[in-house]
Amino acid sequence: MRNRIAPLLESALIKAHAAQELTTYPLPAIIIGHPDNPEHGDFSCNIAMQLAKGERKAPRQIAEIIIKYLDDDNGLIAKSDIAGPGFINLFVSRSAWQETLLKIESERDRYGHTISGAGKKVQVEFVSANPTGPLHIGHGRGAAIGDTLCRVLDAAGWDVTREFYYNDAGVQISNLALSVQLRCMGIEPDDPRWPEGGYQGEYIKDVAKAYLARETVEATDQHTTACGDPENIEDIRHFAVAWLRREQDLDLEAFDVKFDVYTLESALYSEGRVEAVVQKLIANGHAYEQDNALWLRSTAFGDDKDRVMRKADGSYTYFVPDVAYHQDKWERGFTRVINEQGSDHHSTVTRVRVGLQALDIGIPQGWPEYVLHQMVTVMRGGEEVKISKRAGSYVTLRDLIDEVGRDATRFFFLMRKPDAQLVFDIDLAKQQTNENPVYYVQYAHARICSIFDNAAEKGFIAPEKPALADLACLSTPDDLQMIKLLTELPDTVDDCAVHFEPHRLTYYLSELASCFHSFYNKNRVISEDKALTEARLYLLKRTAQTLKNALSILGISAPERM
RNA sequence: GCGCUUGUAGCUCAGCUGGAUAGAGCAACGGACUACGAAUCCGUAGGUCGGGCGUUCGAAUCGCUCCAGGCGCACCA
Repeated sequence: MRNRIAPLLESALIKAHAAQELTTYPLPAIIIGHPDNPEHGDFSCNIAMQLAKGERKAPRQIAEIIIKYLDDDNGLIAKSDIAGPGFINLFVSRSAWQETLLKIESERDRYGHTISGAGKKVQVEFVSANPTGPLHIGHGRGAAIGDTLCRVLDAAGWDVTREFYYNDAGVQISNLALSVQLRCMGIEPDDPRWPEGGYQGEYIKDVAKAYLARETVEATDQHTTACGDPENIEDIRHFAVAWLRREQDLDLEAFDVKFDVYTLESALYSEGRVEAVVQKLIANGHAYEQDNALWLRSTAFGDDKDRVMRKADGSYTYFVPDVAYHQDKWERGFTRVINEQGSDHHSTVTRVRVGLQALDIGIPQGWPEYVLHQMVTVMRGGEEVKISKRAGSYVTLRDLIDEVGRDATRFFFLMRKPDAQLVFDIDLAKQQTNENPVYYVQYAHARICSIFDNAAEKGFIAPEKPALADLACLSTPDDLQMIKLLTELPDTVDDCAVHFEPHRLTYYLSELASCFHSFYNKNRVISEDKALTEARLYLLKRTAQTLKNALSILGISAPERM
């Protein structure tokens, strides 16, 4: 609805300008707000106040001019007021509201989807956990936010590619292989021979056991059969990576998160991309040798210090393949790339961008974009669960899904905006009570479904494609409030996509569920009045559809019974 | 010390990118099921939007500054 109101005001401004009653040029963008107070109308606009200074006229006077040129051919506007210092308040007609229900019916599962993205390509990289252990709760938040962001962007009309990048080489993986090898030999973390950076988790023992048993592992991008020789560190490395890759696959599958593309760091090396980046940076004159290392003069691009590219031992720092990887993304034609990461990695943002600038291949300065989520703390039994990755003790994503369920886990991760810290209260998430917002929302859906069952027994069904006149009885403030809220889903989806903030949808859902529960307690749906009963069943059908669609964008189910 | 981020009701958090009287949930108190699911609803109470200064018609929102929490600041990723 917001998108239908704005053009009306826009054309009024243009007409007023053409008639020389307004002189400001260029005209500022129209911002439509929805007032908190219903007396202030369905929508309000502050344009008159913004123009006041340039026009040298009182805002209320300007508002009058704009309203004079307001052409409402479709009968959208029932009333327009000038209020307060100069707000233009617009009241949408009842029939225009009622008509929106027909739109929801015709769009069905697509309702809430928009065309804002115009089918343009966007790539979202998220999770990107290294295969050195199971996914923990922090990865879970990244998975929930990243995946939902993809669903939101898809709903907003973008062509989304989901990508997972992982490091299957390098120091961390060597530590992994070594840890498994030691476990194969029966050496435990408390043994003096256990190395500093070794992975101590119990899962390493499982990997070792599987390796010695010569198991076969099938995972995304990884297929291998162990030779079982504890001396063969190369084979152990392959096997361990594949084994943990499979663990992560299973976790993600349980979380209903899928990826289109997996990129391996090792491939960037084997395809010569890493070397090519170094050569290009040298050729561009941005590199220098010092202390047996090769440095990038990143300070020339706004970094606070220069960065090592090639270490004294001849290997590259992680940041070089990162740049090579993003160059690859760029060359694949993604003019829009979003990286979802934990905020503990935020120092990479500058470095990757700086490296790409130094390549001088026409990549814009703010590319790629980043969504950084803050840390998660876990509460259980009223106490914080301490996490020690080093000792291998932490809450895994799998634990959470098993314990509180996929729907609740996703919803809890999505309730907060990414850049706020999140407290995950496991006891609360498990509760099947009114304190738990997931159940509150899902219950609204289930409750509506049960009304339909009840209505069917009494011989009532929601009409298909009713005439607008049949909906005219949906005219109480409660009916209209429901309808108005239903119309906000597409705007909310767009807002989520623009701001990278999926949490707006969780709040929308809570509000919609609340509106319905309240409506239900106050109004009879099934009554003697056949016309009203059918109209309300029709309204609830659209409400259930809207709840279901919004939940679906969050990757959460809409149960018909609970 | 530098960078990013957060600070709103007793607690957990919204506040739609500057608008009209700052909102929810939980906790507290008081109410509503012999008709559609009480996993629900209605009401009461609860605030110096961390402090200060500034920008303007107008600030929780923007700027500066101070205070406090979190995360970074490697020839780890």
